[in-house]
Amino acid sequence: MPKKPTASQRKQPTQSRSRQMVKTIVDSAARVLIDEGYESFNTNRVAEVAGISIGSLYQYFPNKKALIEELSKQHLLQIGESINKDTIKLKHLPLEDIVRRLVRSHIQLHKVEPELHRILSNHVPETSAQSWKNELLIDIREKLFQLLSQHAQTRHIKNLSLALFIVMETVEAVVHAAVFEQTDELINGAVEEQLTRLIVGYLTSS
Amino acid sequence: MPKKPTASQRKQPTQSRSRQMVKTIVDSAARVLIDEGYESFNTNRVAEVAGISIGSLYQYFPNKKALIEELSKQHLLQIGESINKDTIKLKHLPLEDIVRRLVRSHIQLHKVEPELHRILSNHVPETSAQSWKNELLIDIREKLFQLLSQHAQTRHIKNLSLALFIVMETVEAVVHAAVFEQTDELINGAVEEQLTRLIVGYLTSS
DNA sequence: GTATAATACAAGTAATTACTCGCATTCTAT
DNA sequence: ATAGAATGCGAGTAATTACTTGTATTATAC
Repeated sequence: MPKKPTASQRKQPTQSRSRQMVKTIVDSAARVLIDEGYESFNTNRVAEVAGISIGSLYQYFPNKKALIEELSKQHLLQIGESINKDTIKLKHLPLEDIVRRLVRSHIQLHKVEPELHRILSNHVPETSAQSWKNELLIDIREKLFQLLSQHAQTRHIKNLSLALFIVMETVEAVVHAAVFEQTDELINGAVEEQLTRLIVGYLTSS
Repeated sequence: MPKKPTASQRKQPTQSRSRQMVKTIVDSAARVLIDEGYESFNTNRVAEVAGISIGSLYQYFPNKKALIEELSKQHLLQIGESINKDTIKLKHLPLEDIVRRLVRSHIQLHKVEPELHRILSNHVPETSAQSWKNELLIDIREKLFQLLSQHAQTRHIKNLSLALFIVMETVEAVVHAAVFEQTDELINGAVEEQLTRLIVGYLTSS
């Protein structure tokens, strides 16, 4: 629509005033996405909802894309965190317990603001299927690899990387779909149950 | 951007001239999506690529959304068709053969213009997670239900609908991801192999 | 051949929106 | 207290773009 975006980075907030502002902006961005959808998401609206000036927004985010990316990044980091916590607790338990817990955590994470996660997973890749997102994903895959590879039951798997690729895509897709459809099965735990069975079966069979 | 779209339907093409034009428009829409991405997709550009007037486009499509929906519809119908064909050939074969064939067909379908399918699956729901898309999906689920439910090995499954929901989401996601990443595993059939194993294991276990 | 309907055209419009820039305010350090 | 840096403001701009409308062309019916 307008002038080309300046590819450059923006100022880092150093005073607490501005750090607060960045938080407000990001939160409002999420709110706008959730309440008004991706199509109506625009920087002017975000500034308005945040109760700040559009100029201030552009002081910290070089363009619209950067806002969305920040949200996506936060979500991926959150997932990584969750896996870390689970890893500590579960390292020595049977495979089934590990998988069930990972699945449950992932569902839990997506139960808050499911709409946001759906929008993010649909609309972020468009732009930078590149570096940082891939790095975070690889990091997550790495964590899972560590956690699973030391389990005797997975020793027989020729290509654990491929298996992990499939498992990750599967969990992500099913959880997104289930959370989005708000099915009863989600509430009563059937999805958790079935997903766990699906994955454990896959990881332990010939 | 401009005036609000007229929600009404547009003219049905009756002369062969105009039927050809509609085809050209739809094809060009796909081309623009593939070559220039969703963000740059706009009706003026589609008309230009199609070599026709923007006015003509709006004679047959009430708005931009309708163009995308038409493409999405065609894709879902294609999947339905593919399942129908497979059903005829496979009805009486063992479960594993059925699943493998369905998976293979689905991969095959997505190997042509993978980018298009990725964009469609990401950007269509935004608008009408409603009626027609759901109907087509339900129709597909129905076909699969018929095909699988008569197999002795699936008799023990308490909730075949839930199982199908999970299986469909899984296949869709893994195939999209694999096709998009253009992995070697796709080419040498490893993805087909693993997906089949995953699903057959799930459908035949406890 | 002519009237009528169907089809095609494309210049133009109104609205939206990403982003800038010059100025105002508030903080920090000395 | 004051300079200078950091932060904040928001009217304005340039570009994009979905869609309309009046007119021109082509097909069909009689």
